[in-house]
Amino acid sequence: MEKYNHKKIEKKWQKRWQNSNLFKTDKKDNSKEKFYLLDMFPYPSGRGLHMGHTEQAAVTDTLYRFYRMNGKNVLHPQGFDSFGLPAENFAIKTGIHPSESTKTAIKTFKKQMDSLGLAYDFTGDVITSEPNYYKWTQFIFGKFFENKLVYKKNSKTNWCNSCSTVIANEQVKEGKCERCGTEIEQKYVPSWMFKITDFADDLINDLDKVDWPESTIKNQRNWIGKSQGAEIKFKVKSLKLKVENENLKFIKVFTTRPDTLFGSTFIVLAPEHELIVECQPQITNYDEVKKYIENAKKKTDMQRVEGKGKTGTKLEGIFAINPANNKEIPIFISDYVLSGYGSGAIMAVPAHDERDFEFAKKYNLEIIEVISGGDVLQEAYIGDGILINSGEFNGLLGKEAIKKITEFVKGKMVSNYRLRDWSISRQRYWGCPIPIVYSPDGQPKFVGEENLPWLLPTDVDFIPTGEAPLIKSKELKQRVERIFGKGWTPEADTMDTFVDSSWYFLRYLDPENDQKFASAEAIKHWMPVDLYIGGAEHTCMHLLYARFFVKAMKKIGLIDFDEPFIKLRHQGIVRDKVGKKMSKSKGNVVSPDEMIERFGADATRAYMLFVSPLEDDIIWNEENIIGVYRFLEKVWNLKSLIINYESQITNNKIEKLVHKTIKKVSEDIKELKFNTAISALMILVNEMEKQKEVTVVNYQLLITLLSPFAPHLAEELWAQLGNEEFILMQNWPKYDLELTKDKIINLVIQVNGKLRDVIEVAFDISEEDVKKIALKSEKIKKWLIGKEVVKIIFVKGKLLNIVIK
RNA sequence: GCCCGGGUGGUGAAAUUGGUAUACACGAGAGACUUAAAAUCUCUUGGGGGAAACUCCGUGCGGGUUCAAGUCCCGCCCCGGGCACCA
Repeated sequence: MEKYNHKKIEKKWQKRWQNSNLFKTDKKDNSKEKFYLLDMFPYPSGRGLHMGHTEQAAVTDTLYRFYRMNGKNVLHPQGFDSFGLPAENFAIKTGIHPSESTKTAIKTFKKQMDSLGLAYDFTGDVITSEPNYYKWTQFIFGKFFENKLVYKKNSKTNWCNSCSTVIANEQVKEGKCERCGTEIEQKYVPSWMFKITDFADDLINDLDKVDWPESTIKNQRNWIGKSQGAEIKFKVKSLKLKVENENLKFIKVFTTRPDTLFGSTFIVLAPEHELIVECQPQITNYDEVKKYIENAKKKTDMQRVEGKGKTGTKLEGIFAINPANNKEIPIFISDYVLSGYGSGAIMAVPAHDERDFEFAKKYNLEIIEVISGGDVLQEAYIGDGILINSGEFNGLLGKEAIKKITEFVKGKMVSNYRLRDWSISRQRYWGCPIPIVYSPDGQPKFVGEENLPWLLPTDVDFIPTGEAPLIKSKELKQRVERIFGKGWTPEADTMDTFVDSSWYFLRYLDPENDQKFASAEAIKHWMPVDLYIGGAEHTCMHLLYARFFVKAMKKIGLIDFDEPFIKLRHQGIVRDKVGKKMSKSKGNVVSPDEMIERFGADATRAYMLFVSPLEDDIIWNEENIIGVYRFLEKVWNLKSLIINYESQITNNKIEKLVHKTIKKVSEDIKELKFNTAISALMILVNEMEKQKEVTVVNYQLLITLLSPFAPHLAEELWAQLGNEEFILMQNWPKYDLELTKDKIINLVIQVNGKLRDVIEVAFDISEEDVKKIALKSEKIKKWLIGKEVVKIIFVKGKLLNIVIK
């Protein structure tokens, strides 16, 4: 018999599948139930497909085949998230234009995906850097612009010196650039902002509607960071003009603890607070204050936090009035108060806030205990408790105190969020051009749908200078003047690539439509995504942004649903055998190509699914893939054991096991428990081998069950049995429930909860009968000598537990 | 510091959700085939005691609930991830 040779069969079936257009979905077929199965699409890196892609693909491909065989109309598209920095950096190094290197990389990716036998539908080529795609990114931007969901702001932004561009808050990890690890600086750069904060509440509340991993939901909630509290106004007075009713201003503060208001002994403003400039004439030490502000501006956020202890400067000449007790309290500025959160000002309560306590200790400020608890002269007491030193409110507790004091000082209950608006301007070349032009007097205007796609110019040098490369494009400049008139200028920034990936799942539904980003019918039929598979590293970025896009698009009437991804699961990370992340610099990268060459696509895919549960990391240990390869080999070799007559032994034992396996594999795939599904198949194969014979029917059932995991091998064996249709077009096997139940079972006999005997009995044996057998058993009897039986617990079909004293 | 996960053989991991702990696989050891090796096949493989039958211990640690705990409750320890001066 011929040996299992993956090289021979895999190429052959890949070609046949391609030639018959097997993986193309008829999106208009309403006769079957739809299933939208989505992969997070890849960035087509020049290095080609890595193991992470391979694992994700193995997961969705298995599911695609399973659901299709189960009669669903499965949409399983794939595209490329092809704008981005690596291609541009590569261009700077080599002179090869990003559009060229991107095209080459996409070709490589597709070839590698084919060599894994992946059933992707590439219809319409959804490639974000192609004008027929980014035209619609710009269209949506235009709609957002018209509906005031995007605005331009000159504010402090996160600047990465190495990437020479602004990046969004979500793209800063521990004060460093998420992409290159460079420390982020604060820089004032005019930037287009998406109003994601308008949707903060919906982004939190609608998390109740999705079936996502708990940690991902928690991360999103945490990122949005909603906190409820009160906004309270403090009057500001000047020492020079210390006369009645001579209020300079108000300071608004946000606090989650208005119940501690009587303990507020000073006010702290962020260095950027507007009051400082407004009260300049009244502030007597303005020079000193100015120095502090300038110093603070120079620090990065990291440095502000890391710096030893808190710093600050008192604003001499002015003071605030605590509205609870009308006490005059000093005003400080300090960079421990953030300008971007709340109103950029706090009421400091040193007795009950660690930061305020530290500040008060350093500057010798009054500490008044207003919640009874710890020793507030030693450290701040943070918890809830009974109010003291709070006038008529003494004795109140928690919520009631919060409510009453807020009412008393005419405060307002408000919510604040950690989430900031999404800055999307990038001072780089290889991104979607922002479709905005400026009038001669500097007013921004959307270029208009008739001018889309607003093409990315090609006459540009990419060397980063900190200035957007598009500024240097003559073509763009001329284009703008030609269309809009003399003196009009283009926007030179491009968009964050996360914008491109915030709506691609809609384009897949109708990728060849040149009238709309997708037809209303297609969206209605296919959305939302039934199952989304991708890495957990996107919990605060891509997923948040895509959800925002859907909510914003719904608000302006472009679509009519509010959550894009109903069910989401993450695959783990593929690590090397000592558990390190694979990376080029560590030199521990394993290439899928090499694995396909050595073990085949089937073994590579099945191994990734077998070796650990979906969401756990994969330790890539080559010693282990052998086991899966041997298993596939065994399935191949079983051919020689096929018999054409009815065999009593085989029927009884194997048939029952086959039906049990159908049940187990079907249920496990649905629950994404691929590792145990494959082990169930291994058990079946081991048993068939042991019996030394297998009927054609059972063998066919085995390879059908195997086909989602090892499609090439299954297809080859299926054809060798004389079948003409692809195995993918077969119905998924059904099991006979009766056959999955054992008539004879092993029943456990325990004494005081310890296993003492196992008896073979009918599955439905009565308690009385079990007791009789158990009490006769020598193994049991010896434990009962001289003991009193207190009670007997019987669990039908499982065990009998005799409790003795 | 706060919020999530997670600690089970030499290794990757199972365990019907409270009911036989370690399925499946790798590795290791022994044997068979072979002139030999590779491949393949068979057996053994949590620890201790015992010729054996058998028995005691065992799911990070310490308590608890229960006839019964890897699984539930309380208190710790360690590892991974996210957030972090957010008032």
